Amino acid sequence: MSSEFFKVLADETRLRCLTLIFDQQEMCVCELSYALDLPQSKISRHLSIMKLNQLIIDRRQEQWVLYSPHPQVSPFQKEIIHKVIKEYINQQPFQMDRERLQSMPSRPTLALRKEAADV
Amino acid sequence: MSSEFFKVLADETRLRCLTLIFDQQEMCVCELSYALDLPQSKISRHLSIMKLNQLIIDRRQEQWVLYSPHPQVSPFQKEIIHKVIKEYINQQPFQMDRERLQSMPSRPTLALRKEAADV
DNA sequence: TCCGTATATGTGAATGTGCGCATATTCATA
DNA sequence: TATGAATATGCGCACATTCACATATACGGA
Repeated sequence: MSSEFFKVLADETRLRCLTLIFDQQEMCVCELSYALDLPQSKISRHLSIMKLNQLIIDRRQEQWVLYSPHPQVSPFQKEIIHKVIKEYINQQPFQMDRERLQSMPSRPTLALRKEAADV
Repeated sequence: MSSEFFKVLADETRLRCLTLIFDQQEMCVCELSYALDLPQSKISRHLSIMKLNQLIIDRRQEQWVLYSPHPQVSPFQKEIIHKVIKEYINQQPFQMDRERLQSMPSRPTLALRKEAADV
């Protein structure tokens, strides 16, 4: 049904996660939980919904599960999501999410990227 | 809250109404009810939600209430809505809605436009 | 003023959604 | 193989949403 996509966007927690994932390319659950300052189980459930709707994909690396934009998201959906990010990224609560993320000590995804680069 | 706009779009009946209203410029409730083949009370309630969220405005003319795009809808929202229409207008169920509308005998908005033109 | 058409809204039932909490699972490491 | 960190999920509750049906309201015309 044509409104399914908008149902996924119709939740603030999902919008905040989606914005960070598309902005940062890849995020693990604990980073999202830290950045949004919300319980892990809540983040995990919302990620699961976006994964079911094929907006994001996940991959496991060591003890983390990393979420990133789904490579086959439709052009229509991609355009909408990019518009959303452009519109919201400098507004609350999204700006605060990014600031908390910046201040997170030893971010797993950054460490993993460094590991990969060092090989 | 930033997800409110998408909550409004997260319903197929509202998407179908919105698409016709933005495509046709102005639609009365009975035309939408005819085009979507849905009960009048259902249409009326969904229009009320979109009116509350300032996506559309209404005006009464004789016994009809005419709905049209809200003139002050934000550029962000307008862009999203136009993308939606462009994406969905030739798909089901939107295409069928337009066909039923074309076949509706004595459409009130067309008669009212003709009246206005004849003055 | 009565009637028919168009529209809005009260109401209760059914369904859907989001949540916290506890627990299960997976992985790396000691 | 025991432990701890990261993640997913079962469960029950509270609340929101959608719907059909009935009824109220507004308007034009006889």
